[in-house]
Amino acid sequence: MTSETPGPPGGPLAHRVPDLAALELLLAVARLGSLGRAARELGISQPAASGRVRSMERQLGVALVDRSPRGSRLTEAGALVTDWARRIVEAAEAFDVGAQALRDRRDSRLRVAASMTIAEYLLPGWLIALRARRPGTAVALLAGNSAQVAERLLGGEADLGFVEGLRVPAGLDAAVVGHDRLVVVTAPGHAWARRRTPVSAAELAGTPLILREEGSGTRQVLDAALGGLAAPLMELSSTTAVKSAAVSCAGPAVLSELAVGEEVLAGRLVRVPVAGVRLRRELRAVWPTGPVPAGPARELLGLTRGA
Amino acid sequence: MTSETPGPPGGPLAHRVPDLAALELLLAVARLGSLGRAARELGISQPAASGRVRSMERQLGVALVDRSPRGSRLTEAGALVTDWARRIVEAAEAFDVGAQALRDRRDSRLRVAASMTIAEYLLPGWLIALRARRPGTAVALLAGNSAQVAERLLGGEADLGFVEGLRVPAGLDAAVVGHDRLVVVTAPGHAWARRRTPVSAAELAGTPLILREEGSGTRQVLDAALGGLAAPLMELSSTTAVKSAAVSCAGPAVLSELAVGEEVLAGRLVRVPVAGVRLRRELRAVWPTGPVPAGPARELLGLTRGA
DNA sequence: ATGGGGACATAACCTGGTCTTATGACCTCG
DNA sequence: CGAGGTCATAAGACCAGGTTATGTCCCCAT
Repeated sequence: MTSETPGPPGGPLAHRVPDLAALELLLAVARLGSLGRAARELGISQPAASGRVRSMERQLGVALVDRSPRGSRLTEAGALVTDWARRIVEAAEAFDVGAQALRDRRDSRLRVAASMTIAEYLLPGWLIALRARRPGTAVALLAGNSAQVAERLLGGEADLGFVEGLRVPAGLDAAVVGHDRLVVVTAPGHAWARRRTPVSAAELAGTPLILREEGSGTRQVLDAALGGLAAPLMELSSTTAVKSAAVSCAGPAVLSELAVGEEVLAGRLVRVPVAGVRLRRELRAVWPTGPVPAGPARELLGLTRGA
Repeated sequence: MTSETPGPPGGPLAHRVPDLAALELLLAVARLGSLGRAARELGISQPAASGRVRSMERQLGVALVDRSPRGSRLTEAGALVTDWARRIVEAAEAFDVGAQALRDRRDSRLRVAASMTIAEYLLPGWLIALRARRPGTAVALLAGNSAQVAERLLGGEADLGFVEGLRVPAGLDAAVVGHDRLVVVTAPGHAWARRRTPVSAAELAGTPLILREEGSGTRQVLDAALGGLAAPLMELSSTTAVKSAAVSCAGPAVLSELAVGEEVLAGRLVRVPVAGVRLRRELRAVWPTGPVPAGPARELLGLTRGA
């Protein structure tokens, strides 16, 4: 669900969700089994941790930890809350590593240029893995389309690039690091959601679809796969908008698998089987023709392909 | 990546990631195209919004919005940051709706009892959808195993239940609302990650696996599917711990598809094909034998099956 | 039994950030 | 050229959260 929805009642989210420090504290308590130890790990005093957890419990109206003179264990409700909290913290970690890469523009040890889709969905995870393995590696990120990525690499402004698309830009060597697929999705209530027989290319081309605007990467791939014939029901300028429209059952939408993975898993969208259309596209690491880059770039490349 | 990793350097996450209010503000600015309008929507003053965005930019070291006397548009970097921010906010929304349901114990209009897996991964999304459609419906959540869910329903302490498992508890009617599958996953570097030929039941039973502890729902399903013969390489007491072990390439792990969906999509784990083992299990809504419940329960039931 | 140590709670005080109101500067458009 | 929109700055009030110092309780080892 996106934030374009009517909006939660009762004031902004921030008033009802504990802040990141509190959630990190909760995770630490869950892991270490003691408020005091968690406090030490986070570099705050024990009373601060105690008070923070208490106020979090007051805010949520739920007892989260069972205190005992021998330590603290999570309540049953606390365990559930902690699981939900972990997802916030993980998203925050991705945000953090991504933002940091965006900041360290030049003068970094590793300069990465990536397409939007990869930068948005995949790169943060890779950078977290890289940080775990080589702490302190400063990474700079430049996001752009395939042509821009190629330009950066050839101009020596980036050490490693990532592109999605059918062809490798000239002058670059490449290695496939993953796959993306355009998928057709509908809200669960749509007729196509119950289809077992795949939708054919002709049928897809003949049905009005919710699509990104003409010129977008997604749209180009779809048009190429169908032979330039996609019929738009709506044309929207962001992936999020397309998702929202599809969820509200406006019709079938075509989106990257990466963009809708979560919604499909949660059942908010249903993937419609398609046959006879090549919607798969490779995600590739690229670098200037020649030997595989050395140093941090090689390290990152290794991570994306499985150590 | 979980928070059990070495931990980010440079102080707690909360010092480097803007708080939820700031992220919500950023989303509002992106959507409305003006700091002032965003401020009004969030019920704060325009200078507060202006200052908040400014301090966020200072904190991240990146310009996020282009101000003009005619409004504010996102920078290119700002768009990327906003996408990452949206994921945090979405996780926070799930947290919020879940925590709220946990609080409103009794006296709610809709009392739901759900198994842990469903409560953790699916229910928040359903509740967000329910809130969008029927704002103000107070929901109470009780999490427990199948037997506890059945008990609550039969005792009149819950209106609707959700269970995962092979059989429907006696005295209850059920409707399938989704599927879950146990999947075998490995780190991308593991030998099995490159298998194209499915792993057989015998092979699976003969290989030491990273598993949840005996008695857990996941383990029971696996043991039943293999005929009680799963060989543990490690036995861990939480899904998170199993995931972490698998990511660090300790060996193949067996987990719910819901639990590893994100990791598989991001390439941190690879799904290993398996043949000849029934690892699929239905997720069911359940209610006391008789007519489908009315009121909010029916509404929620409808949402889970696609309106 | 008894003292040490760990764990959590309470109290008093401080600091710092963030909001608000009140302006000012700038651009666009009728 | 004035009206209405946008964003920025300034000054003051306020509250949240942190710290140190201390108290209570329980376990365990001597």
